[in-house]
Amino acid sequence: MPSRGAEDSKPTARPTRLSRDVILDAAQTIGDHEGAAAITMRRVGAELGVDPTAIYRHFRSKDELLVAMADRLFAEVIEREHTGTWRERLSALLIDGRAVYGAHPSFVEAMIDQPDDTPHLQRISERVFGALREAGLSNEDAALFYDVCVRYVAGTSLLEAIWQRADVETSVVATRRAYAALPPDEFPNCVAVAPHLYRDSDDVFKVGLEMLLDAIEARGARAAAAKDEGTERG
Amino acid sequence: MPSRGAEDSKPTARPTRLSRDVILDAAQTIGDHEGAAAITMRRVGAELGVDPTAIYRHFRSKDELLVAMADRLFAEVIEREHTGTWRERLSALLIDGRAVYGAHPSFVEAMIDQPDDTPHLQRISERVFGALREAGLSNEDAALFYDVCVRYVAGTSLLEAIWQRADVETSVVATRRAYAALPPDEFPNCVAVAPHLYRDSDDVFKVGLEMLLDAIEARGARAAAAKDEGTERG
DNA sequence: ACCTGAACACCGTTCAAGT
DNA sequence: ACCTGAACACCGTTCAAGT
Repeated sequence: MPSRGAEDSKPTARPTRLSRDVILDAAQTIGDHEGAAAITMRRVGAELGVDPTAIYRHFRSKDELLVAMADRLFAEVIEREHTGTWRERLSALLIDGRAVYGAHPSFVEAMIDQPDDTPHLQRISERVFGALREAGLSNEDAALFYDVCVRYVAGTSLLEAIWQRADVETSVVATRRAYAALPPDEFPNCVAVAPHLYRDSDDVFKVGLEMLLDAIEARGARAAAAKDEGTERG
Repeated sequence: MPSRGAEDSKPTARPTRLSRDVILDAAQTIGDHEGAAAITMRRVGAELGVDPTAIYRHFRSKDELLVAMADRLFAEVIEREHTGTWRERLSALLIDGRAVYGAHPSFVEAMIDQPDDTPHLQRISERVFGALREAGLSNEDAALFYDVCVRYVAGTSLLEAIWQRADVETSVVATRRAYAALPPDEFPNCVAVAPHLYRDSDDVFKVGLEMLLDAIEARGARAAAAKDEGTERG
């Protein structure tokens, strides 16, 4: 049944005219619903009722398509307001960053492959740098801790995206059980800790996040103290 | 020229008899020399002078092959001695872990896909748990901070493996320049911080590592203090 | 017992040809 | 100007057949 009736009422009506945005929409629905592996040029073409190779008229390659996808997703972080103290703002930015990665795990790798100079990432970076400098960090330290923040959020998200591909639920239980069943003379620590393993991902993320924020706060306080001392002496 | 002379002296002499280890050796050389994308069943077969499908006699799938590869690489961490205070041991374990990931970036993803109950990973975990408990953490906290450590090392390594695929050198310089060239009224913080961006990866890793170790030490000290207080009261 | 070879159902991408 | 269709050079994997 090649005809779908009502939708074909106008003669030779294309369902949608092809464009970068239309293609990105299609790729996003496929990725979010069927996972990263399902995003193929052929599948995107099928989704749009179009020959797969027609996409090459709008994107030079699949890679370019994914890069464009990634930047579009970063826009979601920018849209949120980030107000309050530097610590509140930075915390919210990192949590929101992880949330965007987490909401679109199929595209995490593409987002990380991104060079950092894409438009929306620049605006995110600007806010992060602002918070770090307000915390009292020197420009050099701000750059350093920016790197630490990026690694923390992106690294965690990448891991979680990969783990999500495997069925986490069953493997967590299995591992916990396996560790509990190890020979206690050779693996005393594994046996002791086994029942507490693999708590909720959000909890673990927040522990690491607070650790990071504390370290930044301490570094800022130290810098302020050093400056005071310098002033007193001078 | 299909004959290679001396090596073919015996009639119908196979270069090597196929086995799991021989196949893993081949996969490792290919991965380490030509990158993750080069590891295909066809390429591994060619490396061994064998039909690609012969590998399926020893591994059920490519995935099973990669999982076996990963466990073999984790053995490298176990082989190193880890002595000294808990802090020295934990630090060395995490640094060595990152080093193994870093030495074989083609297999990082396979290593992370691993369930944690593979033989060599269990022995690594045992050592990590031991250090954390010696630091004074409760079993519950030991499990929590074990998770944080895993995320930090694995996440960082995964990121670095991906970044390595792109040519880092040029993109770092490009990004630094791009940030410096942004309109200063809209991106004051980016412009200020630009020259300090993207310092050496090892430095950033160590800053995060010390942060993590400090947090564990503080948590251990707090737990000890709480226990003392309890003893005094009781 | 172990390996081969043809085959299947996929990929990304190119390019001449259609409308 | 934009899309199609055939084609190319790849994948992982299966299975009957060879030795």
